[in-house]
Amino acid sequence: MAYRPTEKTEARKRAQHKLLSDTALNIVARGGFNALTVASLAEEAKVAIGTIYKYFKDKSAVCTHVFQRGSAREVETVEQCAFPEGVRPEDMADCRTRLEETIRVFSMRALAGHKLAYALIAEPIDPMVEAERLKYRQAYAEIFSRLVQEGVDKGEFRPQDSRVAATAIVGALAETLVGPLARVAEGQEDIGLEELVDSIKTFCLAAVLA
Amino acid sequence: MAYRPTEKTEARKRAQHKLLSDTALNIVARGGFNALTVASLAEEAKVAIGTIYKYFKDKSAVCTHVFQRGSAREVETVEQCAFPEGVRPEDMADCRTRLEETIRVFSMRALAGHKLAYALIAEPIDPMVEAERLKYRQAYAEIFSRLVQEGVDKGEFRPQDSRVAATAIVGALAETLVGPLARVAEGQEDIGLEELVDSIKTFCLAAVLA
DNA sequence: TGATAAAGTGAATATTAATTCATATTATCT
DNA sequence: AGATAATATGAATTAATATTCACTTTATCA
Repeated sequence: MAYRPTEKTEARKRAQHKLLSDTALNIVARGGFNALTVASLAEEAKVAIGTIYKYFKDKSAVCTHVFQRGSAREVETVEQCAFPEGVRPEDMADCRTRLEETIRVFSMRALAGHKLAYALIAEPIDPMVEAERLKYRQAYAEIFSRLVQEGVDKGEFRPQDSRVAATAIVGALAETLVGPLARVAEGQEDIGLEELVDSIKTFCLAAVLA
Repeated sequence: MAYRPTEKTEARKRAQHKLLSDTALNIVARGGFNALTVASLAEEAKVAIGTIYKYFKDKSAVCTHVFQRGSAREVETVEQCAFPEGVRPEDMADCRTRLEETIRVFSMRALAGHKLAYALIAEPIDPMVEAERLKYRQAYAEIFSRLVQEGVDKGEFRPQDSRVAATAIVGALAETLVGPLARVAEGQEDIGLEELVDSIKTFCLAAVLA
């Protein structure tokens, strides 16, 4: 043999993958998943169409990757908010406070993220990627579920099925945000976002409190 | 001139339109909007592809029509439940009771409607039709909003933005039902539907109550 | 430098589904 | 029956993308 992959080639491979990943994320953030075509990605990344297929099995894989990458940071941030790490147990706020804060952060980030958040939460995409969205929403539900359960155990919240409550919270958040998100995504700045988030917060709080 | 539309031809026209409408609704109820193509509709209705275009402007129009027809009865039923007609004011149940009942009926019908309900509430479809779903959900939100507002005015519910609460309720319902709906739609009968609906009901009630 | 393997290319092809349109059929009226 | 108009037909066309693949370029190593 007379060819072996080396550190340099591996580095380039990683760089190319990152280039495609970044570009794809940009395209989605700018125009939603509709704007992400193999051709548009190739053009914007300045590579040939065929190159895409050296790095991703097919179009679906690109979408899935973008979805995961786009949502990972969101989920992480929200989780950190619900269950702050590096805080001594005695300094940990009560569940009610953390739930409020988590809802606020979720909403505000969604509203600030414009098109990307809309794409992740609500934009219609093809069924193969839809499975990813389900996971995305479930990841959130999982976080809320743990928080609600902790609240129930500590007597802060009424006894309830924390899975259902968590799913309902995610649904309530998504549904109330979709309208405003669509408007914000289209550039018509909207006032009253603070009030909106307050209303949602109050609604969810009341739903789970004792 | 030597041709004039007559009652007979008009009747046939209506019959044909109904045939296409029924067939399209059947296809969606059976396989979701994905299964509804111009070709599949033509085949199942036993007409030529071109015929579809004599009755509908384009594919979108077919989808929109199916969506409206499919949802009309649902919305009507739910509305009747929230605001029963032909009941003397003094016999009208309180808002809390009506809200509970409305949520129960909404959920149960969705769960019983299998694939159609899933298609209307959650199945990803193309953007043109998506606008219709937004209207569909808003129709529900409108009903809940009126009911919540009435409850607030009567002091049964806490003071709140009834639009936000209503939207949140619709979101909570849709989100909690999608999972079970998908499972029911695939034939894996699910137990615990009653409990699920009870949990959702309790959640929403707690959220709006004083 | 020549052999080997991987990465890159993009025109050609495949896919999927909507839409059109020249033609045929059917209904109506005198 | 003949004239007229609406309705029906479905093969052919269009459209929008995804996917392939024969070929070129680049990198590695003996």
